[in-house]
Amino acid sequence: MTQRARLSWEDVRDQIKASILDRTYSPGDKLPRDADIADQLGCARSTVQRAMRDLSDAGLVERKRKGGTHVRVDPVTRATLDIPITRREVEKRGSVYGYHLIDQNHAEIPREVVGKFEQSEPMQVMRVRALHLADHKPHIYEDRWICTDTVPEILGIDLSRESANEWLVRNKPYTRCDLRFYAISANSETAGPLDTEIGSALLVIERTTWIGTAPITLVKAYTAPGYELLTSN
Amino acid sequence: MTQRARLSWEDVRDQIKASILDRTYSPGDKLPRDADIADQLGCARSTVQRAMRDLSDAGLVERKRKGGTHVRVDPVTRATLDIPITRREVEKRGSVYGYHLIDQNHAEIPREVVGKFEQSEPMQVMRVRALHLADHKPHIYEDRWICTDTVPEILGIDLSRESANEWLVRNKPYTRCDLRFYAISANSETAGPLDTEIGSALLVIERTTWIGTAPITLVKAYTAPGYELLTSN
DNA sequence: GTTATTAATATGTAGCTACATAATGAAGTC
DNA sequence: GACTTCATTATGTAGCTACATATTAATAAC
Repeated sequence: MTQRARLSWEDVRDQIKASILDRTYSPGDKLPRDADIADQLGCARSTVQRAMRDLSDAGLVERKRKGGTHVRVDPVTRATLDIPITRREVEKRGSVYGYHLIDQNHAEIPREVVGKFEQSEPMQVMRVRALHLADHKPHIYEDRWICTDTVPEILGIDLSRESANEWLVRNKPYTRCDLRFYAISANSETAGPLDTEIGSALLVIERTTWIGTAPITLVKAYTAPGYELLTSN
Repeated sequence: MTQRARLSWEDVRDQIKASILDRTYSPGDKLPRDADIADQLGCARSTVQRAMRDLSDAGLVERKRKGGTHVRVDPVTRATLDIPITRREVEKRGSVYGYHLIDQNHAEIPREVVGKFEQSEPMQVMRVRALHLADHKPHIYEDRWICTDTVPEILGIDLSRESANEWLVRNKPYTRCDLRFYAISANSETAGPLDTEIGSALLVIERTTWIGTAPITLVKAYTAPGYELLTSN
């Protein structure tokens, strides 16, 4: 039986992908129209479209109306990161999770935080510092600013029992999230809670979230030495 | 005119998303069947499916055949990172790109690299160390292992003119890519090229790529102090 | 009661049609 | 030549049907 069963969009995607990988189509080249590929492979255009959308999402090709489909000239490495709540991340690794509130107060909002919230005027915030533990050892030290104008409910929550991380993610879904990653040397503030020496290199995960344009929170998560962030694949 | 124009799948997605955000459906709740949502909104099931797939991709809901659609209990922060080739990244920031090959040799492959390549037997590799510059200042120091069994062509390339980064990405598309991010303190090897002091905190981007199961390359990209990795949103 | 079989059900996919939309290029106008 | 207008074209989307597939639930068999 040379006649194959009907093609799935994944089959089509893989065939197109293969023809890019084997240089049938090189970076910059134009691929045939969806309809022609469909004819050639003997499937519907909608199937080719589905395949092409996947390749386009993955950053392998670029599509433009009327312009057609081109193999991307400068392929990017596109990676998806899943950042779960810290408790779950620790538990998934098979470790025992622990949490400890360090302090909580209504400090003046620093200009830097106003800027990261993308606001022009200072607003009411609560600052919360806490430590997440894995197997009773420091795992992440978080320094968090919560906008109490946007999330007044947080004022009634006992953050020594439930982490702000967890409460927010369960009770205040965000519409926008900015992430940035960088490295800093542990200073007198961060070295203590993380039980490391001043000067150790720490990976910082900084996250800002909003509902619409209203800022919810900014967290700087200082991870303990040795922490690694992996892609989800 | 109360009768809206026909709904797009994005409209449908936004309506469902809104009803999750406003707690009409809370984490863990089951959403109506696609067909019922379609009836209610007055659109086709395929439109609801398209919307749902998007929400599912974004990590907001979970879908199972027969089981239906549920709002995710533990929402994850899902972020997409685009890592372009270094030259392009530098140029996009409006800086002048520079490249400098430090050395290139056929060193013995360390056990660690064999492991990261997910191989059991050692293989032939070439080690390439190079420096990427932004505005004539050190930007990224890369320490790279290239599997010459998989990519013998690299042996004929003059890597003092074109970076391995660039040549590989243009000539050897990969089928799989692993990324990891972590922080280390600059040591005697890394501090020099990056023109910083020993002990500075450096963000390291480590990338391993394969074609099928054949390893292509492992790079450790040591970024200069102050480097930040941002999500693409 | 436990297990195997079967039916029911919600999502997933393929194929088709029709039309919308964006971008290009050609033709016409000044 | 520079500009506008308009037709052309390839992808994008909505709607429909039919069937595939996974999973649960119900039923029958032991």
